[in-house]
Amino acid sequence: MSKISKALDHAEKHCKVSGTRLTEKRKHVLTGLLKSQKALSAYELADFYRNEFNESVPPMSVYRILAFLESENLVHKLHLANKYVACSHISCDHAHEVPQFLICDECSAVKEIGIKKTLIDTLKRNVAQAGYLLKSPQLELHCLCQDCAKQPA
Amino acid sequence: MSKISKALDHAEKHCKVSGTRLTEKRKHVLTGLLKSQKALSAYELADFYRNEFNESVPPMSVYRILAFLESENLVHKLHLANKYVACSHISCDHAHEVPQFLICDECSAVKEIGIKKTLIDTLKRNVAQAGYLLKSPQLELHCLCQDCAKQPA
DNA sequence: TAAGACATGATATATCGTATCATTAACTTT
DNA sequence: AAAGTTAATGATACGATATATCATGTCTTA
Repeated sequence: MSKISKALDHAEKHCKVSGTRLTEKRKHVLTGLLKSQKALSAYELADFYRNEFNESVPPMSVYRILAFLESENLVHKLHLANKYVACSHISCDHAHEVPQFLICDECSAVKEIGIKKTLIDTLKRNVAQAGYLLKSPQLELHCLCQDCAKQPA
Repeated sequence: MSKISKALDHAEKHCKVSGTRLTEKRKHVLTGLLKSQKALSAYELADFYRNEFNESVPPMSVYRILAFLESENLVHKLHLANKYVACSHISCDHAHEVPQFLICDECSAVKEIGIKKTLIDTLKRNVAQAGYLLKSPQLELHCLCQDCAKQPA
């Protein structure tokens, strides 16, 4: 069973449990993110969809579908890049730490990593000292991936 | 001497040293950011400019001016909010740690804080372990400011 | 003062995203 | 199975952010 079909399988079970529907279109959009292995914008996903499934989808639908997938924690939105990635832990069963994203500024490759809780706690404390409240400790970091670091633009 | 004119004064000296020109328009845009005390988009700045100085400026010029001010480290771009803030350390003489931004999701208030170098080093190590290279350790964190935390929407 | 560099104006267009209303598909209940 | 309800999608319009490009203006310096 491929990684992708395994993830789709898990997504389906997840939706069944949560009483939501993983429709064909939603599955297709998720497939696009899983296949592409990088962050895609809603419009890029619409293009991918058209090419992959020979069927056009309006970008608005893609936005709605992404919002749904995000609410089910199957997809993460990268606010820094205005793009979306499939959650790299779809198929895991265990609970996860807050996701942290490394975004390659060159090729949009994205790596999702975990970060020691102590580091996040330190961060929270720093923020609290400034009188602010940390809403989301989901960090998004400007990076270069291994390949792009080797052969800079 | 007000905080703002002090900052402007410093900016002028800074540009003289770096051999660049702090034109009237550039000074006006910087003034806008200093006065507003929060993050503004390029278009919001164009509006502010028009009201404050009774003179219209095309948004394109604002973008160019912001790019200039950023290259001189007088202004920071917040990629999360697509807005811009004046560097809160314009008037300081000492070298600074990498700036970290706390962005209030409600009212766009922005606080610029420093973060212990050890924390950033830990972060860098985490990133390196994932095979990535941290390009910019400038974090932008989704927060609530003190006021908005008290009276949530 | 003429030449070149730098700064700005003006226009068009790309990209990301939201709002709104109409339509279709899917579940539910009897 | 038919009617009614809810959920999902299509379609259109629009707003905001941002870039590309070419023309024009303004300093600077020899």
